[in-house]
Amino acid sequence: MEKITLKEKRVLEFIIRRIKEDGFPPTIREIGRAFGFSSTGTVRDYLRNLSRKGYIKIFPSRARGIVPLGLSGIPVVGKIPAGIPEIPVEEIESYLRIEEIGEENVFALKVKGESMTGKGILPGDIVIVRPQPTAEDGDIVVAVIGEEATVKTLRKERKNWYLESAHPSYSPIPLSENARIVGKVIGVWRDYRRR
Amino acid sequence: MEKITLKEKRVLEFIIRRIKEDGFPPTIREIGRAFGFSSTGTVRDYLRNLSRKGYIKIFPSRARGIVPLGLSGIPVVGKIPAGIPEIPVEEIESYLRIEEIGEENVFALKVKGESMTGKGILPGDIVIVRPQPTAEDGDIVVAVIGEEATVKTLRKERKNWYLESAHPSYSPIPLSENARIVGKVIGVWRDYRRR
DNA sequence: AAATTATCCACACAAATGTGTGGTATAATA
DNA sequence: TATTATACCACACATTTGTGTGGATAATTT
Repeated sequence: MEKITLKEKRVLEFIIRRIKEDGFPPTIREIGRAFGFSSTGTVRDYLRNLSRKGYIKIFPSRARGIVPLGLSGIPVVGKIPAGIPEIPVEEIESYLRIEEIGEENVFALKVKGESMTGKGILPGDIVIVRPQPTAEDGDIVVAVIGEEATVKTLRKERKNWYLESAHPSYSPIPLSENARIVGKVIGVWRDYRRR
Repeated sequence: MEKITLKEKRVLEFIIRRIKEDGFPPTIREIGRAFGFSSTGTVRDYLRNLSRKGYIKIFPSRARGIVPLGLSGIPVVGKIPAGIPEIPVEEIESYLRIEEIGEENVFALKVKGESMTGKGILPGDIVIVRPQPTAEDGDIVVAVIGEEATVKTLRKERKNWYLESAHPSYSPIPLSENARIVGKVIGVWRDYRRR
């Protein structure tokens, strides 16, 4: 990604903030007002440069047609920047956008119990689940056993399928009418602030 | 929430889809074109009704000033719904919106190495970090030791502070000039699809 | 020294856009 | 039966908004 100047960065950050707060991008004049630019041409020059350097996409002739690329979300950095909290844009590898998991009907579930602690899924974690009736060997799945929903690892052994806990004190449960797969775990979210 | 008609729902879904795909809301005429409405008044009536019923917010006189309200994100369910993928609204406890962690300057970092596996943070996980120079006993922190960034547990023992690994083969490192805290880990995200 | 880049300005213009006014027809509701 | 809600239309108008033209100054790079 080509280097941007400090002022260009400020403009970019303003655009991102406005999208986050308002729900839609600012106009050229709104940007100008925010920075004290009396000319629309000034702002247009900034947008052109940001576009040329690959930081935004401009939809010509469309009101508010400014879209930050690799848009908002949480910046994932490669190296720890020296001057935190000022994260240089060059250090940003990507943006984490969990909500925009491009899949339909995904839902989340809070994990109870220690059955998957050995696999790094702790009680209180939230698992993101893609509903599906089957999965592959080794997949982490949500299964309903009797009445209860649990997170297990799916295992195949000599043509038989088992739901396996990471905890040694639980024994594998064969798939059956009363032990069926609800969906595959595609992600895990843990929030240390709510603990 | 007041009931919406089927056609109103279609218009609302179109707006949401356009924001997701383009990055900004459609104009009145763009909505009209998509539905074959030849009059802007028709679309405006739809928007007014959607606004009155609480499904969108309209910013008067502002181009593309249409913002869908209400709940977005990944639905967190209490019980596993019987009829997946149709999740009944009653079962939804909350909505997971990680991007909107209401904190400034939060960044993310990919975890390398096994040093925190024992605490449920695996290699490849992405930790969400709030930049801060200190933390409390027991907090999981990102620290820079020499040149390298690592995830550690902060420990206090007899007035001395240590950076502790969950892995037994690493020994605790005292806080110093060359081993300092960068920030506190407030969350962890793991994506099983990218493995 | 010359060219380029960064950082601004003023102003005009056409197109995009939200809004207002005033309709019609049908179905549901009170 | 009267009223309200749904579901559209046409058209004019004022603002909003992106774009174009033609600058200026200072710093940086070639």
